[in-house]
Amino acid sequence: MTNTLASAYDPAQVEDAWYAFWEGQRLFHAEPEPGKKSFTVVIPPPNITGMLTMGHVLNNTLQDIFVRWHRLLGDNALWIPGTDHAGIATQTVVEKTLKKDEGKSRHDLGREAFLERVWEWREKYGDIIIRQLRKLGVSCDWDRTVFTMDPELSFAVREVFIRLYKKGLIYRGKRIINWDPVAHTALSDEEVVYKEQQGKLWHIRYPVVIDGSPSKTEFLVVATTRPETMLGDTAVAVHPDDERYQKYIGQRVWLPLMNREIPVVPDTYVEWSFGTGVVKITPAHDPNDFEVAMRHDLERINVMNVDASINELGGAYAGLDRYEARKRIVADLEEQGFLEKIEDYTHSVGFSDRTDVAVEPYLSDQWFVSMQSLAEPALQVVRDGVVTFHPERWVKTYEHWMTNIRDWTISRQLWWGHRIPVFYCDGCGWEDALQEMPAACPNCGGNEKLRQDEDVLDTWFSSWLWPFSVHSWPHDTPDLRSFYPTSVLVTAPDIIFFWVARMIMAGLEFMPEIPMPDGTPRTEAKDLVPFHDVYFTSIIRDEKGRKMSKSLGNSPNPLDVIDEYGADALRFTVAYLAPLGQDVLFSTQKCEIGRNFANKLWNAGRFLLMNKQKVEDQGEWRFREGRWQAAEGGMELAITSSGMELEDRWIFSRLHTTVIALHETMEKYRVNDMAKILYDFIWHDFCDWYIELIKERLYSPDEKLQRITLERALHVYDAILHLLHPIMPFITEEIWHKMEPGRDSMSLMTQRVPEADAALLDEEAVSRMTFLQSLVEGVRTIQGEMNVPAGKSCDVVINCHDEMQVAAIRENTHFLARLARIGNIEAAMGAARPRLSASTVVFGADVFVPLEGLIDIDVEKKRLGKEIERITGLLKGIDSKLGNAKFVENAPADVVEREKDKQKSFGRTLEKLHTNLQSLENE
RNA sequence: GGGUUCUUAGCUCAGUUGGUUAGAGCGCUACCUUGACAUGGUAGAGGUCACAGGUUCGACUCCUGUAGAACCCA
Repeated sequence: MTNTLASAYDPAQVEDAWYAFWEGQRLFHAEPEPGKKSFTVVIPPPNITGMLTMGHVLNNTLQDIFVRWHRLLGDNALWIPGTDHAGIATQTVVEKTLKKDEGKSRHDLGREAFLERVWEWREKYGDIIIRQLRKLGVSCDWDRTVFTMDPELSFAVREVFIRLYKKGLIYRGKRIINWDPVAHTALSDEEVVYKEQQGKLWHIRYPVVIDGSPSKTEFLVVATTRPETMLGDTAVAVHPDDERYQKYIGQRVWLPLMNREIPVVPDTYVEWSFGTGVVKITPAHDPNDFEVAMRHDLERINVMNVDASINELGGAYAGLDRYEARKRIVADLEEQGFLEKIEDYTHSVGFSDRTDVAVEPYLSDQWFVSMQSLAEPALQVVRDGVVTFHPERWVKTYEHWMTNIRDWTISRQLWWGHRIPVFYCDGCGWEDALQEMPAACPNCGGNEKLRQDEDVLDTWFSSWLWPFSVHSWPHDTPDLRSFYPTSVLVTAPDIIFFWVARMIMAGLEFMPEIPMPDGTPRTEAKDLVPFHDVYFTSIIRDEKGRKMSKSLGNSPNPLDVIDEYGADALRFTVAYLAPLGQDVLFSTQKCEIGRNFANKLWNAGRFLLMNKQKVEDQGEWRFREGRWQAAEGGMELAITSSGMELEDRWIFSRLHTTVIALHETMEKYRVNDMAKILYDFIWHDFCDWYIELIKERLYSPDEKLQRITLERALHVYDAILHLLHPIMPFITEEIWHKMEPGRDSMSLMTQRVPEADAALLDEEAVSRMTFLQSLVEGVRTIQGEMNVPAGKSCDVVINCHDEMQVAAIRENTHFLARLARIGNIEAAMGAARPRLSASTVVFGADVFVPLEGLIDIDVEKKRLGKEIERITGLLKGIDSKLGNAKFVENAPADVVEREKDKQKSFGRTLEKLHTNLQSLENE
């Protein structure tokens, strides 16, 4: 049996199989386990219309890293997946399909039939993104997959509505809302995106009414970006302190085109420096004007239909689209002499996030949630640190929004979504919020004139309940008791208001009734909030720094990237590139970082495996469960600290330093640090140095030595696989299975991550190794600079600075020779410089490389000169620091001490460099 | 207009409470197919840490201002 790996790692051959293995074994599944620490995450539910984007890749890779890390720690790790019904987006998609395939509108089908179509669509396409996520390797508990419109979650939505309604926190009112004239629905403030637009500022003359008729000569001039709204003007306003217009306050002006008189009112809302200082007031079509109208008790005239065309109150313009009406109105004003001038004007206009049409401020009946009382405790828990934001700066944004909070418009004029559970009896005027339509009116007993509210709820009205609705709240279930609150929420900062803030409010409001796992009441804020940490992800941009968007076509399809580089490579690259809170400039090509790293890891494993195979082929020894076992049993070797070579002590020390650092980074959610620490340890310490260092022993004829050496190397490598598994689950699982037979039914993902062992930290070994590494690098540099041919080795003479150096060199000549192509090494205190040597100084030791015939004296002089210059510069800085009495007095003692040590050491180095240069010049 | 950030090597970025000889990856130059890996190895070049002040014994790090960029809110 030969157990070898291909010379290059091919993710395409293994990833899908491992995912099927994990899923088939239900390794992602978790149940409540009393007494065990649980680590829970709920997925930010992707839209059922969604396709996997780079944003999802980042978000879900991070969640998976956290979840897998905690699973390896032995926690009861649970990640709950699900999808969001996405009201407008889904309805729009299905309407378009209906139009295209059958030429019908939703109204042609009627509400019920249309909803059936949406459900059909969702059955067919709604899980695409859930399937795509699997390609990324995420370890969600798919048995628990939920959907915001599932019966239990819908029940929770209605329950919450009813409770808030009965509490008086939900109310209906006429307000200016953001109206989407294409989707025919209200939008929340958060669904409106503002864009800079090149527009015009039209200056329109409103004649002052003098003695009951419009003046031909005296006008108030208003400046507006939306002349068509003048049809609904019911006043003009000026600033009460604006002297220019004092005398007009209380008078009336004549509204052109509409032949109507309207008052001039004083209001501080008017900015006198802007435009003409006179503002037209259109209460039904502008939120600020609406406020002004409330203050002055003005009439509100709605001149638009739901599609933003002008209605019958718009006089001659009735039936025209808003932009057509604008053209006609401007032309008519011009013709009648009411247009004073037109200026170019850039301003920002709100667009619907869903349909991308300009939003129309529109007066209509909507349902609202009163936010003030919900917001206050939710602000407090963040201020108190019960919920911690990473990075912390988002707290400020959160505070700003929460302290200026406005009521939440929750009704949407759609069919797809949770229908508002308010019922009316048109017979007697009864109205109430209930789970279901009653059989008869509870008030008058009639059943003929009962009806349900036509509107549905904002999709976020289900999302804000997500952390507990996934566990069947309001039902008191073991899952809900155990898995609430979740540990960390990973999300994009742009939904901090939509979602994060509201989930915190919902947790505090609705969770106190659910007991703790042990049955005691849930009272403390930390048990009520939906999560303890919020990790705000970076935004993924393209290499030019632009946001990824469909219209720009600059968003790579993650599935293509996975095909080309492998999911592990993508995951590693994203983790490596994503510092907490900074945007990531991504391009597909950057996945080479992850791919190359995966290949490096693979080949290190390949090397160890080949050597293990060689030992096993030699005879009776078998490597099982991390040890060598003789075929007859009994004999085995074990790693012991005694008899460890320097490089073994060093790599174990480095390993445990790394383990400690990794635990720290994970506690602080510093994922890119985690990736970098692993990358450096694996590539540089383990591959570049350790593997090279042990080759000497592996190739020795001493079989026992081979086994001891391999056992240690395999031990470190095994630790590496565990530590890297959360970021690169596929390749680590693949290699882990290849490393030893008998693991067929086991999985790396359910093993334990190595514990940090401070006893293995070995400062002495590390400092010896550092010295020897510098020595090797110094010799290599000389060889490179002097163009020593690659196949040729050099002798080296080292004038050591102390006995430790002498010993370190003498005990390790074997690997020095190998790593730096050294022939003969002479190391002693006071060793003399051979003629025609190139030299360098390493930790106070002179390193001489005799290069008779090879040395270019000029090059070497220049090299030494440059080094002398560099050290002189450094020394000068230190001298002036230490010469400064204030520094010596004020700086901490250890800092001063360090500077003194450096002064000494640089001084010695400089002296040696000068001597060596001098000798060279005399030759 | 208000708020939050960013500006460190040619490019993309680390640099966590002020004290390191300021780092990495890619790219570049030279050499190397040596029995894990050319998706590799070895070495090298490349930075007045945007600019101007200030605080401090000491500033890439803290403060103020200037310039440029981004995002959020109005």
